[in-house]
Amino acid sequence: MSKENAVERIEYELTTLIRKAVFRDQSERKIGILERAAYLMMRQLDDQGPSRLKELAGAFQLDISTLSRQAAALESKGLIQRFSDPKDGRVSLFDLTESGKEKLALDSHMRLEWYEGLLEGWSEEEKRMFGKLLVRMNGAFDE
Amino acid sequence: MSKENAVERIEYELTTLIRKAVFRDQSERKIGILERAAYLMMRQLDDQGPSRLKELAGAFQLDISTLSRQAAALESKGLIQRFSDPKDGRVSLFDLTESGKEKLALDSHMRLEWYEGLLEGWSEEEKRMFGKLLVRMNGAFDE
DNA sequence: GGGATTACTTGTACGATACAACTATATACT
DNA sequence: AGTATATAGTTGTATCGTACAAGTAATCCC
Repeated sequence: MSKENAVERIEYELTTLIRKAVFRDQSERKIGILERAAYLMMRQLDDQGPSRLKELAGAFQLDISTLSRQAAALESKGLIQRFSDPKDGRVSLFDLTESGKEKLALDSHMRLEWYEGLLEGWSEEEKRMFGKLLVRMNGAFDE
Repeated sequence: MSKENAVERIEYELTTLIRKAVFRDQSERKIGILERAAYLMMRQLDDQGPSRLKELAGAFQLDISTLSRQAAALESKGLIQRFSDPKDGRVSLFDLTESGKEKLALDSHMRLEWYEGLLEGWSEEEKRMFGKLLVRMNGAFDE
């Protein structure tokens, strides 16, 4: 790990971390039962309330066709439900079902526990700082 | 972002960051010319020198079949080369070609620049700290 | 020398994604 | 009102990254 330069190290470590995290998410060791994409979409619905596909696509910067398929998959599993916008017949609004809420809560809980384990031994200050820096990093990503 | 708990925030932000980074890597806005998987594999070869597939698979915790295909793809593009291990006829060793080295250097450079931009305005201390915490996070991931 | 092991390759499948073509609805302009 | 245009979403098709399982070739071990 001969990264002298801080930015070089960040690039290296973040690339590596992403690699590992993505792998983890799709391996048999994945956390919880929801696919990563499903978890993210449901989390978004939980945060934002009923949303149309376009909003979700915007939030994730994904193509709307991708969200359309993901939503259809979650709908068929009974995790989210669709209803039409009375004001605009083109629009489908989506919302978590009760079952979806339960599964999301369960999954969030499992993920959180997993992270707790991962961060065991970190001081509160370190965790706080890491969170803060990640927020900042995410902000930078959007520009 | 009403994450009171530091771990909760880290989970949230890291999930989000990974989402964005993966997207970025495969969008037309991706950094450099190499696919993410190609970049990682070539970076590994650059760091470790000639390696067999099994080593690479181990390093990334990926199935060897995945690496086999990736290696074949990079080989056909002339970015890496294959030679057999004189000591063991089953083994294929891989190494960067000159062209591969050039492309990797170019890509590393572009990625680094992109990260420099992303982290513009961060203090040296913040960058150093972020790097340090990422290293620690990566270490935790492996256990 | 023959069975077990190892290293890799190949067939097949799936998740996540994009782009392009399409359908249905809505809006805007004359 | 009527037509043209724009918008929301769906569906066809393609690609990347990945896994698992079956196959091949080389090696190892008794």
